[in-house]
Amino acid sequence: MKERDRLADILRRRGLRVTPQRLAILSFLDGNTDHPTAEDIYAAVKAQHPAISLNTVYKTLEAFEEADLVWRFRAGQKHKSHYDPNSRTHPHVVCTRCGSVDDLPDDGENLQADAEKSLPDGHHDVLRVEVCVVVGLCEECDDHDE
Amino acid sequence: MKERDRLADILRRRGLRVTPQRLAILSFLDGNTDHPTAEDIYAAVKAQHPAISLNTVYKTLEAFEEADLVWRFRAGQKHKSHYDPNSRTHPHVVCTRCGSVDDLPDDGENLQADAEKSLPDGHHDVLRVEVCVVVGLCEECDDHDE
DNA sequence: CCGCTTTCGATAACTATTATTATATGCTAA
DNA sequence: TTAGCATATAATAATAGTTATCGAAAGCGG
Repeated sequence: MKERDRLADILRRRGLRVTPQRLAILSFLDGNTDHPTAEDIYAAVKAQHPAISLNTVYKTLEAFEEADLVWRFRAGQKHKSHYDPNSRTHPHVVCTRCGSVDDLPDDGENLQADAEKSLPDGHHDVLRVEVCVVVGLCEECDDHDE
Repeated sequence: MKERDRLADILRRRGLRVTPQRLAILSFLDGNTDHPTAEDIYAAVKAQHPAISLNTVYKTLEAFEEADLVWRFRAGQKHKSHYDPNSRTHPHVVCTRCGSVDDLPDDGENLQADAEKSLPDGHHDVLRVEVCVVVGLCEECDDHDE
């Protein structure tokens, strides 16, 4: 029961209610480096919670994102969102054909210069290095803030 | 007629047929730094081609992307794709609320370290720097290649 | 345990994109 | 220049991923 308490604490500390569904989703994401999609998460959690709905997964991920428990990004497969529980800034490798997403180990300086060298085995032929700097709010959005 | 010929040449050089629709779309994209969506492009081109369909815009952009005339990325607004005719590797600033996309001038080394410093006026509060390295194919996709 | 609030799940709606197909048009070779 | 072929176009329908609605169920503070 210790693991459950640990996860429940994480939720509570972020002001989120503790429910079996949220625990299951958080448990699946915790330490996960596979960049799963909502569908992936749904499939995995369904094993323990056959009645869970995809909607709930989306709602939960939305809550997790707002609470900064996961990072959501859209650079990968088709138009699916990928969810990454690793909050450390780090680069991703995306296959331009299948959209698979992998982590790059490099997290420091000279990212672009190092990109080609640090590509994991099986990735090659860099077409382009796309760098997306994501900030909280642009000026316009900040103005409209309360 | 000179400008038209210039654009037509660009198309032909990439093995693309020259049509009024393609010329209009290319003309709109040429030198454009606004990262327009398919919808944006559709709206702009409709001025000269009221009969053009959104479908044609998508098909044309798909052809342009394959011919490497534009770069398509999905990191911005909701799940819309943005199209960028600038083929030079360069970073983008994305507002996490409205999804607006701006170019960062920096294109060299130390991108991540420089990101905060090089943020254009009106952007602030860096939540996270997301770096996406896009390669041609991962090993699996390359194996299935002919 | 009570009551208030939030979350859940079923269902439907929505948005961005892609597929289908008949017609129209660009392009090539005679 | 034109015939014929391949490709592009536009109308329409379909799809994928996600978000909205709402009644029922469950968490949480007292």
